[in-house]
Amino acid sequence: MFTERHHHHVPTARERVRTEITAEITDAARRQLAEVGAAALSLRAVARELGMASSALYRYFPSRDELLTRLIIDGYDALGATAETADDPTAAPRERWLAVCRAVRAWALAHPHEYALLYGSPVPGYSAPQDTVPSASRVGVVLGRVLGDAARAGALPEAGGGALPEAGGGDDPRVVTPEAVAILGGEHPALDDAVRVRALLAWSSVYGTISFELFGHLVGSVADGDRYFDRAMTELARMMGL
Amino acid sequence: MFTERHHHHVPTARERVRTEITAEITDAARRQLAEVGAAALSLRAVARELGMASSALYRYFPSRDELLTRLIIDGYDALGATAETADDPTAAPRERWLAVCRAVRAWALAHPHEYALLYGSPVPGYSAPQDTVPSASRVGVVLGRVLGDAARAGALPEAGGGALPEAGGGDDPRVVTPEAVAILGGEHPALDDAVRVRALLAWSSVYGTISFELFGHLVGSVADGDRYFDRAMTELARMMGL
DNA sequence: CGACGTCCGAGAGCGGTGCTCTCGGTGTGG
DNA sequence: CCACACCGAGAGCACCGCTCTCGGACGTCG
Repeated sequence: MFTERHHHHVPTARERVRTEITAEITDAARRQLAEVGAAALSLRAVARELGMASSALYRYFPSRDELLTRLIIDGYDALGATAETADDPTAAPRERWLAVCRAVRAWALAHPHEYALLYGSPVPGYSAPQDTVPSASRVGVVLGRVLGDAARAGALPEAGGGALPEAGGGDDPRVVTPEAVAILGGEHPALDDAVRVRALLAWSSVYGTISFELFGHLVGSVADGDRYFDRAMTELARMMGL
Repeated sequence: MFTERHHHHVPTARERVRTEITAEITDAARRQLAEVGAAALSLRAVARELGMASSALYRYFPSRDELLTRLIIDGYDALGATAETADDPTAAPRERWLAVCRAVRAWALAHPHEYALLYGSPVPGYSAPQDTVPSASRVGVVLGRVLGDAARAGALPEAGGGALPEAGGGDDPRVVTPEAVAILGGEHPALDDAVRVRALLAWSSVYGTISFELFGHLVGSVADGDRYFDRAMTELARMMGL
């Protein structure tokens, strides 16, 4: 490709204008994404808005899916950043939990199309490349840290209250992979597989609640979205023992 | 439109072949939906498969969105029917809960593209018409009935265990609309607003768990999808007091 | 029976899309 | 200073949803 004679070199004028134009493209694409949604995001329309030929865009993004991938990663990072800044590690567990949940929902309501791009149905032939994983896991990490800190502090009582018999058999191997264990805060005596399953379930519940609201699946069932969300997340925290 | 001289009249040969061709179109569309997904569902490809001109399809469906609406309603009905047949009202609450959850997930795994069409990001300019609501609410009704029966039988202890202070103020108006109350089984002394919020939250959690799995958001975090789902739904039932 | 009206399929066509290729100009590094 | 890499523009391909028109087939009614 290009010669990289030292570990990092001063960007030439060519490279500078290239990254600049790339940023303009992603900005225009993000604007159009916010307006018409991901499915209707047209590469030609982006080119029109920028006043260049559609074929010129392919010098910067080899395909429309690559441009979408860029937007996806940026979206994950934006959402993850808001979740991280919303978490005050010195607050009480339930307040931390509620604050992060509210922040995630607020971001989703402010960027509905981006949220749909991140968490809605995957686009037809498109499969998320591996480099989206770090950005995608950020908000899950935040929620996992909140629950993990609470568990280490003695909250989140053991799950096996009812001593429910495992239906599939006697053995009880772990279902949470070691990678996820590392992401969720590593090993700790107070963190067993059941607690981690509960953390995954909690994140799934938050995601389900926000998506239900955003995708219109409880339009006739809930009067006040804000208050319902607070009530539901409080109830979820209470049920988890937070 | 057509003369309806009596309450229902014998279908003419024209009408018979029309409904027949309509069924062939929806069948072919469903096949293509299962193969390539909703976003890539091409009206022209459906016409090709049926050996007719693409313009002829517009005699039966005025637009692609109308065809999608037909598929959406059919999908909701299919999923709702499996959920209803999976519920055995004589079984124990937790078994009923688990059976319905497993049935919903099994249908979703068997028809991923249809599930994505129902519960994924809404298509760009498309807004679900009102006549999808009855079919769409069927599975929620089933889950609501399971929880409602349990509550009426004395399970689902009152939510206010911690006597958590309402952050927004003293008053506590209902957030669940009367329509949803009617759908979820009507009024009952054991069913207050908190229980109904919990039912909505439960359905959201089930949806979130299935969607997370189906949309690939926990590919690296869960080893065995079946066992994780059972564990998570059991944990959810236990947390709800089921 | 025949005429009429209604329905329906086919074809052409419009504007849109993603994507490819080629060509000519321009800036940059050797 | 020159060659080479880069880049923008245009034409073009195949596909898409959708519209219009036309001709044929059907059924109904005079």
